[in-house]
Amino acid sequence: MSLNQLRYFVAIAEEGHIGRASQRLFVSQPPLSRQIRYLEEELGTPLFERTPRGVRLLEAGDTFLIHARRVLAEVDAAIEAVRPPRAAGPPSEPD
Amino acid sequence: MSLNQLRYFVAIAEEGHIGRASQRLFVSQPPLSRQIRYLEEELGTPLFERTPRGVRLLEAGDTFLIHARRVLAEVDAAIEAVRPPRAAGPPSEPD
DNA sequence: AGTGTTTACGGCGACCGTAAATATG
DNA sequence: CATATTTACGGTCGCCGTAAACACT
Repeated sequence: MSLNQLRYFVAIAEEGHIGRASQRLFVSQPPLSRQIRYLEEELGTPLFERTPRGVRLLEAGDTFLIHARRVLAEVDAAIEAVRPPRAAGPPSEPD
Repeated sequence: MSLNQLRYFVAIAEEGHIGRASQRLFVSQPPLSRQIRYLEEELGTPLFERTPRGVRLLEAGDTFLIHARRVLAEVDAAIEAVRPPRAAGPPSEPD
């Protein structure tokens, strides 16, 4: 499992559409489809239901979505927590 | 940033020694040293202080350690949350 | 000189993108 | 037949391991 897989999963879950998610992520559909499949295999349970109109979250997917968001949020928090003052950040603290 | 980098970082932080961490992770020292360096570069701040006896957590490293552990714990929680009953798990729940 | 970390180099595996195939209405 | 996902194939990037070099006591 990788952080990218989690990001892919969240985007697809939010869009309900792999093609739409691929545009949002600036990636093509095949990698997304594949990574989601790998993720499902690794977790041992399907996350989406494939429909001819897109994809739809299953119960496991809905549960996993909550956790995936928390992981990504925590990663961002970790980065923020050690962000040096000299980094190119929002100019909210002039001194 | 990758989950492996976080795992490496936590192991090194806990051991205070790259060589020791490498044994614990079943990896050789160079990859660990490199990944930590990449991580530091990506974060824009050093995490460890290199000493002739090993490494030592800096303040940023100490802060990051807390978050890294939370990320990894949350990843594990995510996996557990969707773990199927039929998976090959520890035989602690006969039914 | 000994311990520990770092850099150099070669090899392997993973991921992405384009193109073709499959499935549903 | 149109839309959306999936599989096949080729190329590129990243990570790991061994070996050599560097730093400090």
